[in-house]
Amino acid sequence: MAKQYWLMKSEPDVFSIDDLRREGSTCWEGVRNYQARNNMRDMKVGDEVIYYHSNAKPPGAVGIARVCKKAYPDHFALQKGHKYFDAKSDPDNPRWFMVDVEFVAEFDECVGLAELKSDPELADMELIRYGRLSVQAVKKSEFGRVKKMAGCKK
DNA sequence: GCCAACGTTGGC
DNA sequence: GCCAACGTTGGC
Repeated sequence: MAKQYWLMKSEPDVFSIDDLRREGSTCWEGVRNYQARNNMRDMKVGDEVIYYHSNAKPPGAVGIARVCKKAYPDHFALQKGHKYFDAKSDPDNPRWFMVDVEFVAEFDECVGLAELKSDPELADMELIRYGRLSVQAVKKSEFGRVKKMAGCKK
């Protein structure tokens, strides 16, 4: 199956693209939205991801990551007292999943949400039409467009 | 801090 | 199954 493209949001105060660069890779824990979870379960190793900073100044696309481990249960949901604990997640039938992503590139300049919104080629992008989902599918053409806007050669 | 646009929960 | 109340996301 062909490579797929995604967009994942993170608040830079929590885990920024710089954190990802420094650590190399990370597990994407804490997703507690079914649609976002379903998207993560559809990811394959090698899929590419637009790294997006939400609640940032300005919000926007800041780099590229790559899926390096396919979906597996988010064990934080089972740890009582943990911030991502969910009493309704059954250890025998985990409700929440996460993937691992690795650093690929950081854009020289953030492509801000305002810029993304004003680009006619991205008018259909899920981010523009419905902004709140933290893990979204992105079309190949949209992925390429965002990279081009960022001046990213990778 | 505000608030729009959702999603979730739970009573009925 | 409906819907009110509540919680969350995230731009501004």
